[in-house]
Amino acid sequence: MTSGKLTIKDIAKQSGYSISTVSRAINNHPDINSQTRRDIMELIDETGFIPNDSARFLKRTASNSIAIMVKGITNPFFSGMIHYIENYIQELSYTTILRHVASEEDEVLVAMSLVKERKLKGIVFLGGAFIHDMEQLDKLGVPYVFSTIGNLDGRVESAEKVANVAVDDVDAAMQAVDYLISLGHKKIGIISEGLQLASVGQLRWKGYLKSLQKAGIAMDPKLTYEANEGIEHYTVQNGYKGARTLLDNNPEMSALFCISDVLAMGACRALIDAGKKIPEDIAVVGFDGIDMGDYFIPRLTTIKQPQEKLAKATMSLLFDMINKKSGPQNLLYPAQLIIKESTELSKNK
Amino acid sequence: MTSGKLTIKDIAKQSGYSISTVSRAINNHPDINSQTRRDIMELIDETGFIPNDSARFLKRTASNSIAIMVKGITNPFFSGMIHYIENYIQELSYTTILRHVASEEDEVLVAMSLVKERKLKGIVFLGGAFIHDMEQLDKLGVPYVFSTIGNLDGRVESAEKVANVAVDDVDAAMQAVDYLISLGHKKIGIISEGLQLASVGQLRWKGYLKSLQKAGIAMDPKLTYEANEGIEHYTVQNGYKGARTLLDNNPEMSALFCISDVLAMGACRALIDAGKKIPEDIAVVGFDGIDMGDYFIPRLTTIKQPQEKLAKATMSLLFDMINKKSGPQNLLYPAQLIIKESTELSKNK
DNA sequence: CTGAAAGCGCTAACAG
DNA sequence: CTGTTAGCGCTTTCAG
Repeated sequence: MTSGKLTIKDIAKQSGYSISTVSRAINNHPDINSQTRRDIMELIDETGFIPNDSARFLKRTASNSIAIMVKGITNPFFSGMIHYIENYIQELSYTTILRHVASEEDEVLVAMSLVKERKLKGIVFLGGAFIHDMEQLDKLGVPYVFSTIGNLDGRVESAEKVANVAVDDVDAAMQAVDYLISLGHKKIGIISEGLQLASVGQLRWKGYLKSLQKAGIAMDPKLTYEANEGIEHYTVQNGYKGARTLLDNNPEMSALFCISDVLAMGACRALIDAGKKIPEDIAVVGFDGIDMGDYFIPRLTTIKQPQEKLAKATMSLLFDMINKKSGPQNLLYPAQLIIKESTELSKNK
Repeated sequence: MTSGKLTIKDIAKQSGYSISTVSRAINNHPDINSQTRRDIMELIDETGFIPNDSARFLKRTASNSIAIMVKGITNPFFSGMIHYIENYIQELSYTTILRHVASEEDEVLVAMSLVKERKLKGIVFLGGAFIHDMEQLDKLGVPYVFSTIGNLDGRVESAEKVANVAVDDVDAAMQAVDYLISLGHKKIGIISEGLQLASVGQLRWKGYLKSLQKAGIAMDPKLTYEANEGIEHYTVQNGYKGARTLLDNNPEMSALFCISDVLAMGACRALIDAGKKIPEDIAVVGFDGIDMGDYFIPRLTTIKQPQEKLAKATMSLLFDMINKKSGPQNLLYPAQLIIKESTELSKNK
């Protein structure tokens, strides 16, 4: 009934026990009389006392916490990943700390702070920068895994030193474009992002290129749209703008590969607005395999990332590193082409 | 270059200054020689020292932090709200703490813990339970505002004691259904959630009822679908299932009101799959006015919640309460019907 | 099984 | 402008 200024001292005084006994009760310590514990817990419930976490963590030397650092919590693809990752953390009776990293924050710095403050056991990075300062990373002091932010090769001085789990983006994009080519398309546009920097966008664009080359189709720069504005590239708005621009510059474009499903949905809207029929006039392929894509009209053909497998691999690797059973590894998984209505009329109607 | 175990003491020792001077440098205190500060900061940069937040917050007696407690971070409607709210917090040079509340957590308890730990100035609750224990709430000890989780009337013992900002859900739903009726519809289905508990679902369902009554249309229980499974009610999956069920039980249904845009999208997919044309065979109205709705095919007619206005009102009220310029208030804003393709063929094509 | 006492790392008076 | 000192609220030895 008293207000929120209670400390463990007050509970000690009111209960007649010492501070340490109260602490034992709170923390479920074994060496305490069960009646004593019950009495104390009852008083705590009555008074509404809540221990101050700052004090607890300041004193503690270790915890069982894993932090998930998410940059771009809006991205529906991450929602799924978080869900699976949280499950695995819980299964191993660790605690999850989900930390949303604002776009202007540096996820590694935030992680460092959390390591100190919460005595983390490990870290998962979801989204965020593709290139990191190895020196910075070394300072983290606990195992960490980059998850689903692309292959590390060529974007880290020593990829084998950094743990990474992702889909093989180049290969996955190739699958998508190979498929479009197999349907007879030659004028294939792409909506990507940040090509000038190392990013999944760049990797998927590389796949697009390789696929064209393999088929002997010359790459036409006019068929590439790069979403650059704003920090949130993966928006329907950008997809819309991209498709409209590509269409304006390439009236003969017959297929479009978007590096995310959200972009693809925006793109579809633009194509329809321009009077095009999907897939008769233009075929569209997305990337990620988010739930919404399968409810979109038309249902989206996409490259599905195996979320559950990726989440599981991320956590196994992290826990192996925590338990010194493994060093950092760069694990790549295949993605799967899912053919739906946005590329073939007959499919799934 | 040293690992992450540095404390302020190490920096003091290495720099030759005392702990308090280092603290002054870190915290941008005015009474410190600027050269001293520069020297210390340089050393801090070099060594990669990061102060332990637990210790800082433990010691501090106040902060300028506002916490946003979000239950259901997946909900795209909240993303927008968070964005606006963060802006206002920053404008007033307060700090935002965005806390994701897991579905099994109690947001008020989490908030209490945060109040103690971070010495919060105020709290915004986004999503989460519709009914709260007043005693619990009283213990928070700092001003708080419930935002966009519905009108408080009848679901709190004393609504005038609790700060609340929302759209007038009953009225808003009436607008939607009035409009459908004005189009000539009589068999109007509704996809809602949690009717048995106080919730926005219940409020919007009430609006649906009132609108039918006003028009002299008898309510048919078969036309109500209640999404209950799972904790996340606002999913495309639930929308799909709802529409399919309603359609099976009401072949003559000609309009459908969904209490969120996400539900509406799922519903549209089910209707199309059942061979229906939107809006020719069935008109669909959503609720919220999220970005995606305007990119959906067909563009969604919806009840748009004025996010920016709601966010601004939430923050003004909170800051007024913090500055003792106001007591808690229950503020309701009107929502706006936006007519698009999912109800009228000619609109916005 | 319980209590006393020593800090965790930092900030904030209080002196100089 | 700088250093000394006293805790913030809690956990955890170490005794009893």
